[in-house]
Amino acid sequence: MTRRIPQARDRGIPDATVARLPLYLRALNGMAERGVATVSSEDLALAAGVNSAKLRKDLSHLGSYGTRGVGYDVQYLIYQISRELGLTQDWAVAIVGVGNLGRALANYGGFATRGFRIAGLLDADPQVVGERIAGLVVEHADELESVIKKRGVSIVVIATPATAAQQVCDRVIAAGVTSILNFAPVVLAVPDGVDVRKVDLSIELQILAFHEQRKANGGPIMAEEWPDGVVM
Amino acid sequence: MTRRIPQARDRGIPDATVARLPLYLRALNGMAERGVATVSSEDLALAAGVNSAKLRKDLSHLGSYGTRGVGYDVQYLIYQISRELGLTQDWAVAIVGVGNLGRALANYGGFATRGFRIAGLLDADPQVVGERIAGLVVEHADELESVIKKRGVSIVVIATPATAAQQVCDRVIAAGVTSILNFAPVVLAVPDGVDVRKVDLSIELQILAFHEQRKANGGPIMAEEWPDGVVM
DNA sequence: TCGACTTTGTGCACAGCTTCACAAACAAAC
DNA sequence: GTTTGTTTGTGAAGCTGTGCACAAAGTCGA
Ligand SMILES: NC(=O)c1ccc[n+]([C@@H]2O[C@H](COP(=O)([O-])OP(=O)(O)OC[C@H]3O[C@@H](n4cnc5c(N)ncnc54)[C@H](O)[C@@H]3O)[C@@H](O)[C@H]2O)c1
Ligand SMILES: NC(=O)c1ccc[n+]([C@@H]2O[C@H](COP(=O)([O-])OP(=O)(O)OC[C@H]3O[C@@H](n4cnc5c(N)ncnc54)[C@H](O)[C@@H]3O)[C@@H](O)[C@H]2O)c1
Repeated sequence: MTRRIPQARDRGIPDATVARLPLYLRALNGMAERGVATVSSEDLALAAGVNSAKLRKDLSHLGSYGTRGVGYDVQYLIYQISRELGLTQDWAVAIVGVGNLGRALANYGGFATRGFRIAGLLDADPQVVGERIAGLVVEHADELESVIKKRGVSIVVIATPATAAQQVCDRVIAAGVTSILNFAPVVLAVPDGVDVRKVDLSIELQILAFHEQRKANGGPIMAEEWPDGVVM
Repeated sequence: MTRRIPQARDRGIPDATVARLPLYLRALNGMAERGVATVSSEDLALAAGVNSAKLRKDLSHLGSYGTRGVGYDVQYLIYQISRELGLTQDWAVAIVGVGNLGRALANYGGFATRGFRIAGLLDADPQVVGERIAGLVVEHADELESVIKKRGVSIVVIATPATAAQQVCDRVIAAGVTSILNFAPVVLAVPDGVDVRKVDLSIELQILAFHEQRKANGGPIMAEEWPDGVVM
């Protein structure tokens, strides 16, 4: 029942590699803008913040696109990575929950530039519905299924309160969506074949706090027991 | 030079475990609110969306806090995980860059509840400086060092445009900060001992697009070459 | 006190990822 | 054509994380 998604093993690209390809792509685009024609694995790795051997192995999963003694052709590699990631086509994205976060996402220009087109904004609050944000009119959450089907939405961003997230999730999956980006602090239950990626800012801060504490104390304090006054 | 941060290996908690502790904590808090007194690894694992053996192994790194035949005391475990993560103390957080995203973060109530207190909002735009957001007045980015020192800021959130991120990063590190949460789409260069966690929405979408494409085509299309008209 | 039952904590095998190190491949110069 | 120099692609080793499976440790009822 709680089977994990082995995904991406289809014809072989490791998940860890897939997660880094966008990083390489970004570095390559920066180089292309600066007119760089070819780049060595060493330089590209530096720009992407990874080990050069890892970079080469990652790229080798896509094919043999480098030239020994020279490096990689920047434009060609951009094309190959884009194709592998599916960025040569446009993706219609819907944002459900147009509050603080949903608004920020809708107003953000950085998505369209990578082939992610915001095709719908949905909210349950009548006060928000009808509002115009970034050239789109917010629609009522009741229209969810119809918006998804009508506009060919294949990726849904959930930015509702945690309490509504699972319900929204169930509905978009029923409507045929299999890719979800979740900002609500809940573990979404989804059937096999559906990909959920979560962005959880509280968790990130808590991980930072852990390391920060470790840095402050030279190791964990030896107060393993309950503090005074706390009963078990 | 590009040495990785082995961090957290100090007295042994694996990084993967640290990343999951906040998840357990969240599930436990939900249970505590519903009045649950004890919980088995099986049930907690289900709530957190992980394997129960993994959960037990994770918790075993903190100590032997369970009772065989019974499970874990919810309150006690909440306390132990909180302590391990450093959440028994308050952390002062500053947000640099009060645009779309910075505003959403400042207005978000979910941080304060976990001991992360927003202690400063900073922006370089004179139009934004002076604005009051979530009870705080936005200060000028020039005040960065002074705000950090005066208010004991130990975690900085960077929500500036990508072009300003590295510069802001350098300044906060010079001011003594060693924990950074970065939203700008750049790989920040930092010295050893500084922890950077990044949240990159474009990358998340690109990973989803990759899997979505794989699901659409039953495997990758066999057009490995350049499309017509593209020259190398 | 004892035995039946439950659940933890962990040894172990394995799967995946990272890194090193180097042969093979190619370019360029002569 | 040969040599010199550079950089890729990858075998192999090591490391980290996962999950099974089970003994040990505890509860609880009789
Ligand atoms: N704002 C942040 O910086 C931040 C940070 C971390 C996590 N989050 C999480 O992201 C989510 C959104 O945060 P926010 O600050 O934008 O919250 P918000 O309350 O400002 O916005 C939520 C929006 O969702 C709408 N909504 C509620 N139920 C809905 C439904 N069933 N269908 C469609 N829309 C619905 C509400 O009307 C509201 O407009 C929350 O789960 C929050 O925990 C936000
Ligand atoms: N908004 C989103 O949903 C979103 C999504 C993904 C990534 N991002 C990234 O997050 C960052 C912020 O995004 P945004 O939409 O809020 O951008 P924004 O342009 O709305 O806000 C950026 C703010 O930073 C301020 N700023 C610029 N230089 C500064 C400096 N040196 N010191 C302090 N403040 C400075 C600007 O005045 C502005 O107010 C960007 O890097 C963006 O790429 C945003």
